Amino acid sequence: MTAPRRNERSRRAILTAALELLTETGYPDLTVEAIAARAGVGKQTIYRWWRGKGAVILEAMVDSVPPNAVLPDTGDLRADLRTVIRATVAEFADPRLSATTRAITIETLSDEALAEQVRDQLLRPQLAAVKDRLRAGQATGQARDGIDLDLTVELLFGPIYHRWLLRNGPLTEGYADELVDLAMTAITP
Amino acid sequence: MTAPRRNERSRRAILTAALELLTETGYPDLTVEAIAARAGVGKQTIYRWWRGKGAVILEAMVDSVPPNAVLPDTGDLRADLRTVIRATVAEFADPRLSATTRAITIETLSDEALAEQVRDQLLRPQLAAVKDRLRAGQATGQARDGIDLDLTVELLFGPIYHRWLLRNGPLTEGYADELVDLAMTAITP
Amino acid sequence: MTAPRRNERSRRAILTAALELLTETGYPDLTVEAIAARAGVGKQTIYRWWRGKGAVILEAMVDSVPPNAVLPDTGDLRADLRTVIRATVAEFADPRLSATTRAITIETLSDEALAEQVRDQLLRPQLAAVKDRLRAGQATGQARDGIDLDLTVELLFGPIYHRWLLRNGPLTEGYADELVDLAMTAITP
Amino acid sequence: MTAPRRNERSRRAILTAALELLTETGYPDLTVEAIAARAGVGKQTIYRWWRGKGAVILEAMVDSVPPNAVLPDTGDLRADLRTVIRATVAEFADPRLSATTRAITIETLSDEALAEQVRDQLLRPQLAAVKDRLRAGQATGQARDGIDLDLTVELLFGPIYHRWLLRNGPLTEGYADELVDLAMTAITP
DNA sequence: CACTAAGCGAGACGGTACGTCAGGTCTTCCG
DNA sequence: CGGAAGACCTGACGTACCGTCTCGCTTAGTG
Repeated sequence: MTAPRRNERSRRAILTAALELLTETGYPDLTVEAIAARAGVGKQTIYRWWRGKGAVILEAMVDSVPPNAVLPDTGDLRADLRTVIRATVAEFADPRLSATTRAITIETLSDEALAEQVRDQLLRPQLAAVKDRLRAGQATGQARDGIDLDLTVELLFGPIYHRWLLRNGPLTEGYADELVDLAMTAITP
Repeated sequence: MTAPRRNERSRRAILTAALELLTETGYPDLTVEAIAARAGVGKQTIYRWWRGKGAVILEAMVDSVPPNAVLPDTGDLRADLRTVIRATVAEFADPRLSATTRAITIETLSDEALAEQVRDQLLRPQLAAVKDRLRAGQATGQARDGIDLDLTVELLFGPIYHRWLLRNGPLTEGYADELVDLAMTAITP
Repeated sequence: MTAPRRNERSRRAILTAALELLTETGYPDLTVEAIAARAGVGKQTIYRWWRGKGAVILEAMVDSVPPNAVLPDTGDLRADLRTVIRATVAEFADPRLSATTRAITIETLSDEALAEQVRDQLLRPQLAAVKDRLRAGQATGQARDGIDLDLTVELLFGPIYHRWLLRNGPLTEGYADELVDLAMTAITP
Repeated sequence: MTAPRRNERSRRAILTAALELLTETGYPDLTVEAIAARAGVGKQTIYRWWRGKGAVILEAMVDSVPPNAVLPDTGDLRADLRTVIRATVAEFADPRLSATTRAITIETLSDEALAEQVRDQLLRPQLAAVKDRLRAGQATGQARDGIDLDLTVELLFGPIYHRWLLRNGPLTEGYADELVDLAMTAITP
């Protein structure tokens, strides 16, 4: 049982090149060939370790996300949700950051296996953190006991995805606040 | 100024072939070449009238959607929302129907022009109908006056998109009802 | 039954490019990719009409050989054979001309179908011409009646191939004359 | 000045694997990678000791040829030549044996250095043996004194190569005999 | 008889070319 | 003259091998 003798330098070069090219050319025009060329790497080295450009981008995202997965708890549920929703809205509004999200989204729409990885490695931890905060809010009486936490987080994040996906309106801080307020109305005892 | 002498028979054959192939092979493996072959049509005929496979699929969808754009109004807002949300959830849950939605979504994520068309021709009319029903609800006192209708429809449809997009849970009738109930809590006076 | 709508300009460009590259780089380093690039042609266009680089070179050779297939008949058999054998030796001695022969030889050694084409389109006509001249020689009493003409032409050309193939000695005019004399000894009545 | 600590077991395995694969797949599809895999050997071990697959095959041939290099001398020149020419024809007619010859021939056509090795280690000794026998024939008056021995051996072997190389007729025992007879006609006093 | 350098298997690596596929354009010919 | 048919150039695909380069492990020959 020997560890795979993988070249870390190449791995880093590939992930970096992929993210650079992604912002330069967009996902559909991103090619494995170009990533390999930019990274100074043989194509085979990419195909040896990843199933395609989608998997490369996913790993680049996972690599760049710190495993913090914990929400602030100031005692004020509404304020804390505002913090996280504002951050999320800002992320989707930023062309640079949302480029990678767009790329991954495209790929997951037709790659079931990749979709699972995204869900388990990126999405679930994030949502779990929010659910934890909501549970704490229930303990302090700031949220109703009966609510379905899964549904609640969807109530918070779903509208953002909807607006982003369908380009159906601006993604501003004011929008984030309004969204939190409306959601709070639904879950406050 | 002559009207374009367009062959309706070819047009129908192309749209039909496109939808068939879409469910058979999935969007990324759908090719203009295959559509042309299946439809018994030259490739040029497709490129003459559409910008690419995305535009073909969009026209096929628009073609198949009746321009009803009106929600039932039984007087019971919750019940009427339940009807439309249940229908939407069912549509996303149906592999056959959601295949075309998935295809269009993929394409819009990287084609700004197409995204606009989708938004204006498919999405907005649907949401407008819901907003109309909500406005009627405000008139009868079943919904608060102060609510942002754009945000409210996102509260209703966003979670569905979120769950569908990220494959983060089942899309059932029960889910639809629960969603409507939670949203109603947020907007009831 | 429509004639294949083949682009003659491309065909010529490919054959020319192939011959150029052959003399520049040698057959093993000759690639379809390079031929396509030099000819300003898509690779597919080559693969559409030929089975590989070997077939291209063959067509180039066939194209450049005039269909003369007739030997001079001065009445002096020995002199006429000298003419053709000298020419053959000179051809094999010329690095430029023998490069294409070398290429075809390599390919035929492992491609049965190509070998047949070479035999039928290039070799047999040439040998047939010599056999015709030998037959005429028999009529004038300069060659024995009993000889096997197939074997006789091999006696004339075989040594040249042998020496060329195995690089086992110089290919000079003197060699050609000596060879003809020895062969004449074998077939003179 | 230490002797190279070369692993004889690996060497044997490589040569054996190479010959096996050669008959299975043909020379152009023979790869160093496959030889290494079949032999249970690292690629490096092959490249350490040989310049490529051509050199491996050559060594395998040299290894399998006994260094006998002497012709029988029964006193009857024609009969002795018949023996050796029949054997040569049989060798070229045998698909198994001629496969290695074909392989080496391909390689020598583009590798000058290898061609020299083949000529010096395989061809010349064989031809020298025939020349020796011819010289003995001159002594006993069965061959003319004036003939060029180099040319004479080419007269014997050249036609076989020609017929084999160009697949221009069958290689039978009868052919061998006919060839010897015609050549004898040329060199008998 | 232990040490130590080599040869060794394995296989990752940067490359090049393969032969295929589809893109989008252009040309020919038919109805 | 629109449309079918399909050749064309282009460029990326994913694969196969090339020849080089570490890795540890095994194995002599020496000191």
